[in-house]
Amino acid sequence: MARRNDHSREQLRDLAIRSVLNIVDRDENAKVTTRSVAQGMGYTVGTLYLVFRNLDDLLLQVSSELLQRLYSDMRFAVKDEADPQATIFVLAMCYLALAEQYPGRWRLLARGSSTVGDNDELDKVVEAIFTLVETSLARLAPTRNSKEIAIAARALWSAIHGICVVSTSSHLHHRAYFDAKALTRTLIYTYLSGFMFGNIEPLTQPS
Amino acid sequence: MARRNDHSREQLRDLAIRSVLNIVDRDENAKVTTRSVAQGMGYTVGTLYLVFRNLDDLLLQVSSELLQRLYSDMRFAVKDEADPQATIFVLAMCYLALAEQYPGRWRLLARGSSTVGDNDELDKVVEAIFTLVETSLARLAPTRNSKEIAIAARALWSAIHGICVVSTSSHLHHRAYFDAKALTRTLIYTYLSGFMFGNIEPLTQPS
DNA sequence: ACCTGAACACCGTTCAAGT
DNA sequence: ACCTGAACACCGTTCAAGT
Repeated sequence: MARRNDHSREQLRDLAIRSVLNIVDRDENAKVTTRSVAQGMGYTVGTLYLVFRNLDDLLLQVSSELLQRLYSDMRFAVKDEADPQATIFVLAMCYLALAEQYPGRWRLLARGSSTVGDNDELDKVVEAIFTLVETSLARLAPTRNSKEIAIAARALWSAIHGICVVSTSSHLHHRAYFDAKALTRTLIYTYLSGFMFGNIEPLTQPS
Repeated sequence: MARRNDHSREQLRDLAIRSVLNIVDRDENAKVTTRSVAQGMGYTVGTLYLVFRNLDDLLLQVSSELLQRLYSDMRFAVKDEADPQATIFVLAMCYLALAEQYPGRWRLLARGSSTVGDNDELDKVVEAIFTLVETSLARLAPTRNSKEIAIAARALWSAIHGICVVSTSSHLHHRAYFDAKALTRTLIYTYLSGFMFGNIEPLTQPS
């Protein structure tokens, strides 16, 4: 057999992405394999290479899709009348919820892609998420300039990401008050407290 | 041929670890393979399984070794008379230096081991590093209790780790003031400022 | 007892061959 | 034009066989 034409290229793309999500949802430690993805689609391996450059390209597009959904969740969760501090906390909780409820999907996101550069869809949504954080930070500390806001947003979000990484990965998962939510909570409020009232430079200059 | 007996089990372990470091130092993106490791040792694959349970076990032992060296560097870099803020900054810089100078080794560390639990050597040195941070935090904010100190140390270190992860991985590496050192700097001083003077709880309670 | 290297079951990727 | 499935070069792991 050959030539089925049951699905358009676009439909094949969706089938593949759905198949990947299925695999990691069923078992967060499962290895995503071209053969297993193809089987989940009802096609053979070769077909994947008609739609994607390679496996990394497929996984990158899955990541992009996941981040777009995360961005939607965030937009939905944010209340315009809420104070900026609470808003940033809510944004972080959206991220944590993804890591806790869909650990397999989160590992897909966290996995550093060996390929670099090409995927602008992904870059765009990452930028959009950062803009949400920056908007709240600017409202919180109106006297800070846009460069300080940009740095703070990246530092803070890297930090939240780091908490997810560490708490998801092996070490230090025992002990109630070391869970991701508590760490994120103290991180955000401590950091924001410093951001509002403190000076960004050290009180004592390190050598 | 068989039966060479040139090296003791301990020497084979060292040879294997050295071989792994050689591979990732030569090319940070190189895949560490049982065959390539064995070749670097001057042995064949089978020999690796006399010394290690499997590849993951070997890589875990390499991580443990790297963390022990990092701990030594940190102990050496810390000056007892320095103020706690500067000390924490120095500790973070030791970590950043590893990520920047030996990106391959750092990726080995950051790689979440699929196996869990067994390696206590590794757990012990991680704990020791945290103790260094906790000691400085306790000196910085003597009124905080040990639980608050423990949480702060984990939150802060996860954050620094997150900055390394993000800045090492693809996204957001262009733009001078987004580099890891600047982000770590602002993170630490902002966070510590909040830790000393702020309240750990939100100023406005989030719903 | 120590080490080899062939074997096994997998993997990503390609591509001639079928419809 | 679309899809297959066999082929290729790899991979981690095992183990009978050599010394």
